[in-house]
Amino acid sequence: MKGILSLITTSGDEMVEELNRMKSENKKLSDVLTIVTRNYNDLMQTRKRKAVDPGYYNHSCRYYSCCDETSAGTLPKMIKSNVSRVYVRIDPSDTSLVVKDGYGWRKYGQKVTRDNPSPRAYYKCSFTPSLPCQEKVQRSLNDPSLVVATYEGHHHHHHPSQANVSAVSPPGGATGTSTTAARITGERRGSTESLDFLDPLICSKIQKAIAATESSEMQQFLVEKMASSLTRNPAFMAALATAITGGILDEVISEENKDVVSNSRGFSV
DNA sequence: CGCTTTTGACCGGCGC
DNA sequence: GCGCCGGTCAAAAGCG
Repeated sequence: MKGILSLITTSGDEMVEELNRMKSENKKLSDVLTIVTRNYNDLMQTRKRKAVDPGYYNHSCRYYSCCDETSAGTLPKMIKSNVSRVYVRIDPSDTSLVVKDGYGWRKYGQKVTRDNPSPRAYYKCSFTPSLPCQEKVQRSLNDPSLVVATYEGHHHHHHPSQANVSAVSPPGGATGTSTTAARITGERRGSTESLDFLDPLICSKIQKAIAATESSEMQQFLVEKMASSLTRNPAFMAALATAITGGILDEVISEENKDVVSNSRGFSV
């Protein structure tokens, strides 16, 4: 279904349109997610250049257990293994592109990228400039009140991997200063594991499992796994946010899956 | 004075 | 080979 691809790759409006169509066709949530997952993998196969952006893979050892050697070996060589993404709510009128996470960052560049009218700022660690740790900050395409901070390197990875921690503690035990930071990753409380949808084997197993069961518990489990992995894609997250804001999913997602919805909505805290 | 920010130039990867 | 694009460099300016 080509249209589903637009849920991931294009604007929120298109996603709303597509979801409306699927809703009118009385498609089940499992069907929707199966299709989205399949096309998400197709997307990753075809968008070679975009895939160079670590964010599209977002292999975060800090938040997700997906950095094993096996999967890393199948990915393009430029993919960095330690990448995490943090979404921070800011004042929409604030154009500083600064994420107050308690660390010292030195800005070394700013660039306007093609996919987003707002500039992207590049930071290196000001304490240990020689270490390969860096931060990229860019305003969210769909939500001007959100900025996306992408961390690369090993700087922060000793921090505990706790879900829904809004502020991180800097090295040396100083207190983090970000009181507005809001984690919007797809984690569920108490669970940091997720499946790698880039792995065809895992994807295949999930789809078979969906086909094999209509159990609400199983569906909830699978849906959570999908949400966790899919929400690592910023384009998908942006489109999903738009759709959810419009209430499209309310009638699609059953009562048992409210956890997933709240996860997806959690980023707007 | 030292550090940070700004910003245009430059570089390298990738697609055509 | 060429052009596009994201990422980085580095000189100048800003700031405490």
